[in-house]
Amino acid sequence: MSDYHHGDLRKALLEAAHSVINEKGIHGLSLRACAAKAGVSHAAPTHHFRSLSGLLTELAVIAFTDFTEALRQAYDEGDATASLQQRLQTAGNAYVQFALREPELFKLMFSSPLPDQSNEQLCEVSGQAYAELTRVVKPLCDERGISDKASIEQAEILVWSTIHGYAHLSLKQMDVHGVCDDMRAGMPPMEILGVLFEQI
Amino acid sequence: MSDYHHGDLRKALLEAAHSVINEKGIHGLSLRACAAKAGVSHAAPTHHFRSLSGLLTELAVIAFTDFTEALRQAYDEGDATASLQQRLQTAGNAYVQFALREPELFKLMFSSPLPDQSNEQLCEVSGQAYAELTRVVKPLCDERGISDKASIEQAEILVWSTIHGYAHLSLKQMDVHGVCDDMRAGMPPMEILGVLFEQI
DNA sequence: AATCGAAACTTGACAGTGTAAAGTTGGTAC
DNA sequence: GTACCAACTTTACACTGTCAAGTTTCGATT
Repeated sequence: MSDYHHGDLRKALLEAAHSVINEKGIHGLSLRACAAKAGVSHAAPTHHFRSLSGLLTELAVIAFTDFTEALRQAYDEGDATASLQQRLQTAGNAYVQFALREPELFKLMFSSPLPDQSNEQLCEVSGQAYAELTRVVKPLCDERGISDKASIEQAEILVWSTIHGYAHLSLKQMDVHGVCDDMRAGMPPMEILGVLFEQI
Repeated sequence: MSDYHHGDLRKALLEAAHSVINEKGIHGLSLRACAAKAGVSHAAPTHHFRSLSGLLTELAVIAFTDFTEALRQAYDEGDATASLQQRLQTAGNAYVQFALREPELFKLMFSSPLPDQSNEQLCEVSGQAYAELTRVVKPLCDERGISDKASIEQAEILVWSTIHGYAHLSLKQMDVHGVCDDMRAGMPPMEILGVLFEQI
């Protein structure tokens, strides 16, 4: 059997990368380790992705896509009759739970210098993730008669800051003390998120 | 003149590291580059810090110390007659401004895998930074009659999440679009922070 | 004051890394 | 069937962290 023409090496390498960062963290990843895991020569990845940064950029794109889908699903398949506050809380929970379920991907997406932040595709999908969050904010603004663009944007930023900050904090807690069920259960900021709007 | 016994190589290396990460980012740092910048041989840093992680752990400790001091100063030297909401806002601004003034140190402190998170000294100083933030939250809780420990902790987490999330978002905005005066001026979440307490 | 030991730093070495260039293979379109 | 081209390998180089062993210098002890 030929050693050339792997089949779908691109996909295999991305999966290998995902697997490696889950085991050793983003910093423990190397192109050569991915290549070895996929059973190809050490320079094969360079042909598909231009560099390590290229590989991780593409992995981040996939991660953002999954992330956006998780947020979308939580919103669309959630109880549509629930209050807007509760729906916001549900979205926030989905956000944090993704971070806890895929900690390394989450770090890759939001706090790794390796992906190319100016990559067009990456900007696109990270924008979509943000847009998904704002889907929940918009009706809340409507409900409260907030209609000018600047105020809506402030509300979006406020919500994103709180949710993301909490996800980050939960992740750090998990890194230090292992799995952290306390926070998974508690989620205080999520409960308060809806209330937040009462005063904007 | 002797090439041995530099004087205070430890300090010189830490300053070199700080300077290098400001120029090339944390990922662009290497022990050997620090050594070269300090004018010593490539293996000299290993003698003072056990590893790259050791150096960056110590730099993170210094950064957290400065950070805590900046928060403390904003609180203690701020207008003591201002409302508690305003004082909270001031603290939040100090938090974000540190992130914008020292972006690489901030990333080192909060989103780099390189420092040793289990290092005793690092845990100590990062705890102190958190404690500095809670100094502002406590009186707000008192004012609102929140006295049980769990509720106070929830308030702390909420405040930290919002402020830190906003700092993170500002930093990303700056990385992508250069210096971002909009956010430096706007700070919407800071204005809302005090108001938040009205509904806890 | 001479000496001895330890601390500070250098030199040398090794395995591992990203990545560029050139060579090899195998499918595919004509 | 042949020519081409994409997929992959091989080779090579500069760079990295880190260990081990050597050299220098300071400071304390006698």
